[in-house]
Amino acid sequence: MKHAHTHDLEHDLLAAAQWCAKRGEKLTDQRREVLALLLSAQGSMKAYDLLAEIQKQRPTAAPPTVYRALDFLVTAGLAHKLESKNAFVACCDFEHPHHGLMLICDRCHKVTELSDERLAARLAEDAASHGFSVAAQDIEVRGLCRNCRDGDTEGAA
Amino acid sequence: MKHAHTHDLEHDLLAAAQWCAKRGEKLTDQRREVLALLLSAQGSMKAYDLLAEIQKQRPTAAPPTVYRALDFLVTAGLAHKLESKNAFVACCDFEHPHHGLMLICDRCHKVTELSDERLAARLAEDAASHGFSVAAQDIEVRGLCRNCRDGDTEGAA
DNA sequence: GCCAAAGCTGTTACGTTATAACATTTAGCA
DNA sequence: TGCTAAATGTTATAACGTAACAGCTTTGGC
Repeated sequence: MKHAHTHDLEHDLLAAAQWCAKRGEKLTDQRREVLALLLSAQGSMKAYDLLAEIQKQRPTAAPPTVYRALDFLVTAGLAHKLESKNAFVACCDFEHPHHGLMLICDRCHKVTELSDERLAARLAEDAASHGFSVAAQDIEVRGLCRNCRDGDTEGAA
Repeated sequence: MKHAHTHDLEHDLLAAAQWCAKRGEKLTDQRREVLALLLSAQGSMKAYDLLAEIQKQRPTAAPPTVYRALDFLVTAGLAHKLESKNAFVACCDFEHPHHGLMLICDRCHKVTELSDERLAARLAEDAASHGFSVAAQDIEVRGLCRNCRDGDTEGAA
C-alpha cells in the first residue's frame, strides 16, 4: 500500500521550485497548485479535472489557467503529457534529463515512468539510420500493471 | 522526388480489401475512400481534413462518417493514429504484425514508419521487469527528416 | 423468395480538449 | 517611481471526438 504523504509532497514541491529557479523561472502559485494535484494523483489527470479542482479554490479559473500551468510544467520537465490519453502526470525524476517510457495501466490507470538509456539509444540509432534527427520522443505502453494482471480487485476504475 | 502513382494506389487498395476479406470484414466505399486519401497524402491527415475531402463527393458526410472509417482502419491495422498530432497515417505494411516507430518531421510533416523488433523486444523486457503486460504501444519521434535537416527548401509547411 | 439478424450508414446533437486574443495585474529592477 | 517583462484574468471560439437513434443493405437460413 502506498500513500501520498504530505511531507513528500512538500519536499517535491520545494525541489521543483528550486529546479525552476535554477532555470531562471518561477514556480508560481498556480503552477505549484497544478503540480501538487498531479503529484498527489494516483494516476494521470485530465486538464478539465485539474480545472475543476482549481476552481474549488479559485472559482473564476478558466481553461487557460490550467493549460498555461501545464504548458509551463511540461516545458520545464516537471510533468509529462500522455498523448494517448490527453492526460498529464508529474515527472518522477525531473532533475535528470530522460526520455521516459510510460507504462499506463488500462484498469487502475496508474502510470509508471521508466528511463531506459539503452532503449533510447536504440531508438536514436534507428532514427539516425534514416537521417532523422530527433527533437522529442514519446513512448507509451498500454496494458495491465502487476497488481491488475494478478487479479487485484482494489483500485479498479 | 516522389509521386503518388494511381497504379500503386489501386494496388494498395486491392491488397487492403483482400486483407479485410481475410479477416472477415469488408473495405466498404467509405473506408476505401478514407484509406485512399491517407495513402495519397504526403504526411498524415487530420480527421476533419479527411472529412472536408469526403464532403467534396458526399456533401452530407458528418464527423461520424470519417471517425467510423478511421476506427475501422486503425483496428484492422490499415492505418495508425499519431497521438501527438491527433492525425492519421496509412500503415506502410499492414500484412505483418508490427509495432511501428513513427518518425514525424516537424517541418515537412512527412511520416516514416519503421519496424524494429529489437526495440520492441527491449521495450517488452522493460515492461515485463515491472510486471507489466503490454497490450498496445505507441512510439512517436518528432524532429527533422533528412531532407529538412539538410536545408531542403521544398516541402516546408 | 422471404425473413431475421447483423452490420453499415445517415443524421442530429452534444461532450471534450485546447487555444486565440486582448485586458489587467504583478514582479523585477534601473 | 516608473518602466518593462512576465504572469494572470476573461471572453469567446476553434478543434477533436462520440452518443444515440433511425434507416438501409447485406447475408444467410429456411
